[in-house]
Amino acid sequence: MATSRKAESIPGDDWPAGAESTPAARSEHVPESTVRRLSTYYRLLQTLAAQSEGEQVSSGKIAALTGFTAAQVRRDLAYFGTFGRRGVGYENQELQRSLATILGIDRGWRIALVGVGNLGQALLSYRGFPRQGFHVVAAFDRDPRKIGRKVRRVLIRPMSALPAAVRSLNLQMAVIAVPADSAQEVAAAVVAAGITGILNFAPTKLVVPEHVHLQNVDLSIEIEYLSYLLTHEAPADT
Amino acid sequence: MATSRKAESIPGDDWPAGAESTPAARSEHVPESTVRRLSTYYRLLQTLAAQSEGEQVSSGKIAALTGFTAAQVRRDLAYFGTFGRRGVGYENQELQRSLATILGIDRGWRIALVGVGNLGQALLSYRGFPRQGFHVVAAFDRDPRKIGRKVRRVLIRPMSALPAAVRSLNLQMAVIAVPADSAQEVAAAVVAAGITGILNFAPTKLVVPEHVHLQNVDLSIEIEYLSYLLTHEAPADT
DNA sequence: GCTTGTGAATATCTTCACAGCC
DNA sequence: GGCTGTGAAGATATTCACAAGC
Repeated sequence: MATSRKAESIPGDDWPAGAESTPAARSEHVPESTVRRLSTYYRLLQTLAAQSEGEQVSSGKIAALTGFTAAQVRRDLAYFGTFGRRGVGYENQELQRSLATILGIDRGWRIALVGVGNLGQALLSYRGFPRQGFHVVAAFDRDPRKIGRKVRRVLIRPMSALPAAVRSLNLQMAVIAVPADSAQEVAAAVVAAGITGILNFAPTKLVVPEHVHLQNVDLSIEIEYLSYLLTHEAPADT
Repeated sequence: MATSRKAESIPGDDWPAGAESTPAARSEHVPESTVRRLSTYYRLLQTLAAQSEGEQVSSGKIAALTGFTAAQVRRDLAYFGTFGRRGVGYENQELQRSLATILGIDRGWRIALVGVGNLGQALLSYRGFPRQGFHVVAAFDRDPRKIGRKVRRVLIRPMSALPAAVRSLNLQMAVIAVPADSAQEVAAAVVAAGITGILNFAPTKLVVPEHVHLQNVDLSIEIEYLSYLLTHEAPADT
């Protein structure tokens, strides 16, 4: 079921000998929740650096400020290598660089937005994306009235322009923000154009080939989970 | 950390005798992932019903259409009771009602939106919310130029109007869509006004009292996870 | 014959606790 | 003395596999 994987660990082949200082690899499977926490650590380090507090940080400090535990912080990092000095902690800039490499945000990603409705426009304007190296450089919509307009300096193109744009603009990811009924069709087009990473905001299950990475953000699920918490877990807890 | 809970299961006290047909309770702890999948099942049932296919559904069918497994579907439901008939399956409308009760969306939730920027406006217009019973009935912003305007029939009010509005409009949840720097302050105001459920879109860790339920949607984390997948898990897999 | 509901087995993730190093 | 990195233990979640029931 989609999440087949096989770990495939030939004993003793887990890690190229001597490569222990290269962050961002290590073949063992890394839990999704670990990767998401790494994003949180990364942003915290950015914030601390901006306040020029915390040139030196400890797992305990990261834990206190993010709401996780110190053991968890260390375990999460351990999947990728060894980044700190015992008795001392981690050097902020250095750990930031390592995390950026691990997360793959040490380059800049070039992104296509498909669907320039309310949500699409908000995503085009979202400051958090460029701040972390995600650049929406092209937008697509099927509404002829929107074609040719610009939103936030980004030209809105017809869907037919997608394949050529993927090549000429070197687009690497797509953000899908169209209604649920057209999302599968859009996904197919995006995949056909050669894109292998999709962030989908449409509330529907998309079917994509195995080699395409798909991440869903479903606002209804989020708010329904909150509804569940309020309904059950009485008045307490996260 | 924050997720302290203690299960507190007095043996033999797990479930009030004879209440086995009441959906939506059962005291055992339910995994977050289970609840999120229930939302997905629920929406699938709605879709099938609208197509007037699937008056009768099986765990296998739900699994095939959502991408989970049949065993998982049955296990997820089992946390809350017993909803199907052996050899037959589940009756769509009946299961839908049960899921709605479990998720707490069989009522209508009245919601405050705080922060009417790009994202806030998109959320005000998001069709998926009212479709599932989530009604944004009041909006708040600190920008005086926005006060008094209406977006999608919803009046934008000053932050100072929040406490009174919570009472007079019976607001039960807040959606926070303000910049990271003001999010904590807004959260405090929202909590002070008596709201106990928060859906937070600001990319920062909010500290709230134990009795307040907080759910975060962090777009940067989502796209960074996609970046991670593209960078590592080579060309394959979910 | 087909599908649910569920103990038991497995796999996965988190926490503990401490040796190793600064 | 303090903090990391990590085996081992513990807790949680998923999957298997089958008895029970239509």
